[in-house]
Amino acid sequence: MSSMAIKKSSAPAATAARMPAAQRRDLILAAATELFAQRGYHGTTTDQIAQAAGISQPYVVRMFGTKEQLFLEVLDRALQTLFVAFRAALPDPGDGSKLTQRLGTAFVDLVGSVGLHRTLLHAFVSGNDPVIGAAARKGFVGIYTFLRDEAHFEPVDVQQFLGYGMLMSVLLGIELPSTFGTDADADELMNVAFGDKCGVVLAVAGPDAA
Amino acid sequence: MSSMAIKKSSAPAATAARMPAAQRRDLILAAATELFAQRGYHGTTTDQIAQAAGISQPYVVRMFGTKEQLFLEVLDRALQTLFVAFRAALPDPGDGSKLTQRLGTAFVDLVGSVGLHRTLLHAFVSGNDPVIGAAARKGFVGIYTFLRDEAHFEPVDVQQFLGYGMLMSVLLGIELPSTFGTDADADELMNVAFGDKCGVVLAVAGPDAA
DNA sequence: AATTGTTGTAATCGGATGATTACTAGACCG
DNA sequence: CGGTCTAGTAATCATCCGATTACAACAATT
Repeated sequence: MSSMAIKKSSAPAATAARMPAAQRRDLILAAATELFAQRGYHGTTTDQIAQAAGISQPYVVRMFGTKEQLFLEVLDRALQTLFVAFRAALPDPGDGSKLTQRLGTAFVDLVGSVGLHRTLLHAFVSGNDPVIGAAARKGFVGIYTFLRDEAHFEPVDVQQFLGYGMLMSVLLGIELPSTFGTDADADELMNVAFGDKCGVVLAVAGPDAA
Repeated sequence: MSSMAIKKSSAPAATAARMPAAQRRDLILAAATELFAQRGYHGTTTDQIAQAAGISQPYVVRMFGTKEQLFLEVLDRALQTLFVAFRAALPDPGDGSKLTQRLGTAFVDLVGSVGLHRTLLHAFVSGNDPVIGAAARKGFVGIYTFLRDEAHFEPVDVQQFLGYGMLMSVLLGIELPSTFGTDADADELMNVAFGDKCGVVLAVAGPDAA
């Protein structure tokens, strides 16, 4: 009996539960997106990503070849998600909404895709890197051509829209929402920048967002 | 004779030219600003900074204690430079210029302070770091309170101004100017974002800026 | 049941990196 | 001159990190 006290089920799982590679891949990409968003490319280790995905570090490297390739794939997915959300906001629903408004709302609502804005921003400050920088430039120019060719924005609207988007991303990157309630000036800035969308942001990135 | 072939004068200077500590400090800070701007905090090594400043790596560390302290000082100087430039643009020179225009021009012209925009941006994506993040938040909120209390901006102007500033910084961070002339869409985006200030930016960050 | 491919880990390697220690050489000063 | 302070380096340490290798367990197929 006492010899049976420890069963197989209580043995520490030295190995992770088996899972189709494609599914595991998604898990890793999700974990990597969140970590890259918080700490950037150089500040994130493949081991942190592995632990967040519940597997060992060598598996992460083998699945993506290199850390750089992993980041490129994370960046690519973030851009794809962005364009899907933007294109979904293009058609006029018939209410009196303006397209600029709809696209702006779509961008803010992407806070639901955890780490998207900040990961993009980290790519956007990596222009110096020959590989990541090139991908980032291509991505940003792609956003511009979308606004010009599909949303038919005027130059002034483009400037304003991109400016608003970058401001939002920076405020997320600086983690201003997480300090909400501790500094009146900071709270005011949040309101000035996000306006009535403040609630959405605070729900995801606020102090209570575990 | 052959033993005299190598004279003292041809010996490689193993040691750097002596210089007052304060002056060397400025050299290091300048080099660090440029490197942090290009590669970010985690992507820059103290050895790279040392080489750029013409001294050895341990000297950098000893002068500032830690790499983190060095970055904080770089950030502090960048913010100081920014506020000096902003305050200089406050008084109305009597021409018909608007304050928002003058501050915007002042911000763009800071491309002359090499690495300022990008270093700030790198700090602004480091919100996750307990020390650097806190300093970055404080700096950004400081910019906001300046616009509110000293420039007397309306909330709408604040949003627009900060948005424009972040867009500019991101375009510098992505190193879009350096590719000018290779992609018509990218060039167009440059024009949309920077307008008549394009020339100033290209002069400093363009393809020919060694 | 034997074979084969897939999912996963343990161990380890080699290089990079921030920091520490101990030392040297030049300037300043009485 | 001799002593002391300052500006600087060489050498090295401990750690981290991405990548590689070799192997184990499980599943599927025949």
